[in-house]
Amino acid sequence: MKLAEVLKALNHPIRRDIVARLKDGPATAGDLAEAYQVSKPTMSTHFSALKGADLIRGERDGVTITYHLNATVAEEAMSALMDLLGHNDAAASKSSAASNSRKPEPSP
Amino acid sequence: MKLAEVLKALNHPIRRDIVARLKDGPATAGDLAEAYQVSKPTMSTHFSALKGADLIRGERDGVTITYHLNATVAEEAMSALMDLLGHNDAAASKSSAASNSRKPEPSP
DNA sequence: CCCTTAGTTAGGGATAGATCTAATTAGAGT
DNA sequence: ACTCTAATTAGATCTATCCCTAACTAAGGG
Repeated sequence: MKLAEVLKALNHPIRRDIVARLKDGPATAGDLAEAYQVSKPTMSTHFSALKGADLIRGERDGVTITYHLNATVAEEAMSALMDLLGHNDAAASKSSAASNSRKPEPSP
Repeated sequence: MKLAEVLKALNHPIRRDIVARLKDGPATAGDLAEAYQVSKPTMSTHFSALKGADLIRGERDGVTITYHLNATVAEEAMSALMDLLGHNDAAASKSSAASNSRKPEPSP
């Protein structure tokens, strides 16, 4: 899981809303597309961004594609964000927590 | 706390690293600026982005400014992200959790 | 007062992101 | 094969973000 990709993916209101919807269960690309006032190609790039972060996965069934949230990556993202934002009260960061040895990331 | 602002602020490696550093304790603007290969004005805009999200706060002491993480907003952001990304196993979302009644945010 | 140190503002150029229309692939029916 | 619907790719444009240099404000010394 790449935190940068996840944060980039979540950095758009439509994409956040897609994630929130998929949390309640899977949905087809078409159904999701109807919920927002943007063109279908635009929705396609939003799906790509979320797929790029591996936050969602799509399964083709005939002509329609059903997207569902990738719970594993969502969990990993939460852990990474906990690690980043502190949350240092009892029983906080889980297995992947001992990672932040304070070396600056390279700037893009 | 505005999730959009927080996510925008965290959507840059330098700003994430600043947050991670401040998690270990406060630091002056100058000390932080030395850690990255960017100009001081650039660092200033990064600080502004983090202040805009209220993730950090600066206190002027004479000529230097000491930044520290805003733990309250960090906590609120964690809650909001838990809410967004699921995390629906026992004892998950805290007080502010019952908020997501699935209405799409307006696109920008 | 002038100078030095710390940080911010202003303005500009480069890159990345969002969105559209038009054209294209993918799959199923008829 | 033709066609209809679902979704993606291509290309263009527009806006936002990043980063720089140069000029500015803020606060203390000599």
